[in-house]
Amino acid sequence: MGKCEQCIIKQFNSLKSLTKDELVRISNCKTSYTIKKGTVIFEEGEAVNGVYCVKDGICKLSKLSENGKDQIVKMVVKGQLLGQRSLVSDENSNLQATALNDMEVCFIPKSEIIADLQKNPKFSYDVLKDMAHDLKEADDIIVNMAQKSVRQRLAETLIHIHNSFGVNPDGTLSVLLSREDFANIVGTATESAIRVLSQFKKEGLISTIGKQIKIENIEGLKRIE
Amino acid sequence: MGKCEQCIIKQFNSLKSLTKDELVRISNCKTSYTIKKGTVIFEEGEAVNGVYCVKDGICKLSKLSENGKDQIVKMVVKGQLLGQRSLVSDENSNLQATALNDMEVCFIPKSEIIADLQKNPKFSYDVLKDMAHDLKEADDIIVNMAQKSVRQRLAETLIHIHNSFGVNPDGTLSVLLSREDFANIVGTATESAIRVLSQFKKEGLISTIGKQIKIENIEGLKRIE
DNA sequence: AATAAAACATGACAATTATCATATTATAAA
DNA sequence: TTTATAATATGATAATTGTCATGTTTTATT
Repeated sequence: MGKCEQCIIKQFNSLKSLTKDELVRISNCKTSYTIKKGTVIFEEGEAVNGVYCVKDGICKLSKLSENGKDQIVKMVVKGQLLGQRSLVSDENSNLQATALNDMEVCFIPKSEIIADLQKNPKFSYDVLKDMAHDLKEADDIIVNMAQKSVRQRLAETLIHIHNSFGVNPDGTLSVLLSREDFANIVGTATESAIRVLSQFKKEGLISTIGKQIKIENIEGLKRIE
Repeated sequence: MGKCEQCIIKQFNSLKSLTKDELVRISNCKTSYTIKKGTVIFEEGEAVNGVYCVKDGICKLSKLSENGKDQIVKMVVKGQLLGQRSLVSDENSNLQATALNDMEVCFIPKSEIIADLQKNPKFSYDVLKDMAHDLKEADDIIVNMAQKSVRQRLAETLIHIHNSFGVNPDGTLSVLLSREDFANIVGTATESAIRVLSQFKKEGLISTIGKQIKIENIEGLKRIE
């Protein structure tokens, strides 16, 4: 099994602020494993007793609303930490995490890392900054949800996925989502999401290869209102 | 001017985790003042060079969307800290803060408190917990915005204000908001908010005395779908 | 008290979005 | 490969919400 001290993934998240000694200790108690696409990593209301360092793959964080729909609140990709919030507050998770493709993760038990959070100010300051960033993003999403049309939200979602998670060699979005997933990010009915994507296609803003989506005119998408 | 060490307000926020010495130092550089209702405390995009400890009153945190509407993202009341997020990240504020009634605040310069954040792990852990809580709340708001009707959101807003900020002796909500403010919390047109409030009144769920609102049937409001 | 300016209220209509029905594909399983 | 199942697609229609117009009430100002 790999060692945290030598793992390059940690450069991308708060773990980089841990000392060599702390990393060695964490490395000894971590469990490294693979998560199959579609697997629920933790459920809403469940106690998450540690953090996952995502070495590869991507997952969605969602919350079930009363009408039975799953609202996707955030996506966590390679390099990021999953379960940070539950680490800090002693509460159970308010979100469900589900793998969107096959993932490789390292699980670090809460007990090991909580001490570092309380002793290593550089580490906790780093986690704090991360959380502040998440909070800012959440504010932006609230405003988008409240004030923008489904068409605008879907266009922005496509741009966000394009810019943040990248594209395959053929130009299609590297994160493969179902139409239902898109609907659950945007907060609309699946049919509505499908309809809007069809419109985008007709307008030449995107093209599709099966369920793969390729952005053809990003400026056009940005101009939607 | 009062001293932080003796101020009871700090019991309600992260400042309680500072040591006596730290509090004395902060007390010496804080400025205590009154903010008139309607005053913009800081604007979107502005650098907030400190935190405000709210001794009395209430303010709204909002963000202007492209269509010209102000989306209220959070309310900060007596006892809470305002500007926490900007304290942590070095970025400018993504939100505007506006006093909803006359406020009494203490302003603590960023330079004084940032050192404590990096040296006093108990304090930074406390701020971290606070931020984690805000993040959880933001997630809930996202889901509500995305999945619930204006009617439901407005009912929940009334209940939230009732439960979190309390009522006057006559039973009316202690936080007095304009219909426009309600619309900006719920994320709808002012006319729609007014219309729904009128419906609630007709249905006997609320009553109004001028612009004051009194919840008459909280269970009924909860049952709305 | 008179006047002006907000804020509140409601109707009429348009635009957006959800829901239901029903095809048509893809994808997985036998 | 065939069959079953899930995902995608689209039409028709209903429900929700936004916009504009206009009137009333409240609040502030002279």
